[in-house]
Amino acid sequence: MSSVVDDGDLTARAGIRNAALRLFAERGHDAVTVREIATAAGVSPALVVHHFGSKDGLRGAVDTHAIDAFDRVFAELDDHDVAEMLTGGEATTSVAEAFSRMLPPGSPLPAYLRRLLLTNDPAGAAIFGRWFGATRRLLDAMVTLGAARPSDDPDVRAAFLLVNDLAVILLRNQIATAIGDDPLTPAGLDRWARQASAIYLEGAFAAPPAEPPGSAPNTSNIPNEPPEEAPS
Amino acid sequence: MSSVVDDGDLTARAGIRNAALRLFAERGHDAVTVREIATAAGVSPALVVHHFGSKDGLRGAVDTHAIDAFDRVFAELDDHDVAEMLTGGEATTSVAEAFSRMLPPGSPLPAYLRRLLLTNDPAGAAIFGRWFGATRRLLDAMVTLGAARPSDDPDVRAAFLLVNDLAVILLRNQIATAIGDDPLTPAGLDRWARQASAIYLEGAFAAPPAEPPGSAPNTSNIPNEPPEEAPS
DNA sequence: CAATATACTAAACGCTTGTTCAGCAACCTT
DNA sequence: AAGGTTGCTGAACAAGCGTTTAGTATATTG
Repeated sequence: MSSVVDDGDLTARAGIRNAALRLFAERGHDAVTVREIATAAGVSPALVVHHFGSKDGLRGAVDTHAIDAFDRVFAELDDHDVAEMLTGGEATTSVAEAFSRMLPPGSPLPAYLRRLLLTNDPAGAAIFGRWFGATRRLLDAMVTLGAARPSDDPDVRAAFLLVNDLAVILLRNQIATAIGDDPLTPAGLDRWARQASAIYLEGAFAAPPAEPPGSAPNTSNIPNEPPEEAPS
Repeated sequence: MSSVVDDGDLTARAGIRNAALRLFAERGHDAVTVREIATAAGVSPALVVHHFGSKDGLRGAVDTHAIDAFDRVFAELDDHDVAEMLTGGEATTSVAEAFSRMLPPGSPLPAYLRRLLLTNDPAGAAIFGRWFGATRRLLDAMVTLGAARPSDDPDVRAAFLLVNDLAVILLRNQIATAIGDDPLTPAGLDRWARQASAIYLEGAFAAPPAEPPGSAPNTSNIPNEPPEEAPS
């Protein structure tokens, strides 16, 4: 329903910024030229620098615009998470879910977040730090409410959960081809959340002593590597 | 002990390739110039193209070189995992652990893998596909042996676990500043593996009905967002 | 209505880029 | 020792880059 992007803004300036956001997200800052951005926005290259001073200025404007949207997503996620937690619902609400809930399907923002986190620039570091703090606080609250097990290293556990969440966005394309569903669409997200919930609630691996000997029916093909060619 | 890189190779060609690998990993393919690579390798720019045909040819050579090393790491990891599983040890062996075990501390290979996976190029897609298949087969074997719980969506679960593992490499820097330890050093890796094992064995969240009502003491500051300024 | 500011463009400038070219040593051949 | 391949370089080239400049319409102001 509610979207974090308001594209009622149809000035040329906003058009340039949106075109740059999309191109930067798809191909990276360095691989995109000012002329390409101008063409995509339907203006002249000179207008780009007239509005933003330089290509780097445009990059900065796109950064703040995107980060603003990300923070709105995460704030909404935080509220949503706390609410679900208090009502005793599924506690596993993910960043990916918030993204697919609040962003239109073809939004370039997930890919831009990927660029932001990949390049070691301060904007990505700042947003990660803020999200880490929020995750840490949420987990603390869940522990005191009995909704999460206590941990002897809560910083690492918070980082672990946040990072697993972000990985869905970072590796979206690879995941999509591997499982046959885009994990940022409702269908893929549902499958993903099911497995995540199962693991976060009960774990994935069995404790070693609990193995029942003798009752191991073979399902199908077992582990041997297929013969990949291995050049020296 | 055993390293996957053999730098007994000190030809100028190998020197160029190593310098390019390091620079590409740190700053991305587009942001690095041929002249920079040549200077870093102590040769002239013309020698770079003499040996590799073009900058793109150099990129291809670096790609195959890196992918070769990655496959050796993953093959070793696979053996290691199966062995530990069969002896009943800790089943949670990670890609990150294999990296820190087999690569020298300052190796550019983790960062290069990050570029490969996040730039949508076919090399990254291929390596992810191969690793996904291996993870999937390993989990199947673990299930038949009783070392892992069965799953109703094994593809998604395998992708989930692989992706969580890769996230450590993708977000290494952000994790390091968040938890105060580089997760690819033995110290950070140990902390990380502890929390991962705990979650993968028992889960992180408590089942909802187990909540004891009335016993919820407040520890400190609870989840409200810090007052960030939000420009429209 | 004159004057000034704003939105915008075509053309060009200087610089950096990847790449080419001609030539120089050092090594094999035979 | 002559001839040729190999490893390597300095200098230059064309193309593409971000940016500047000069100028034109279209608003906005006094």
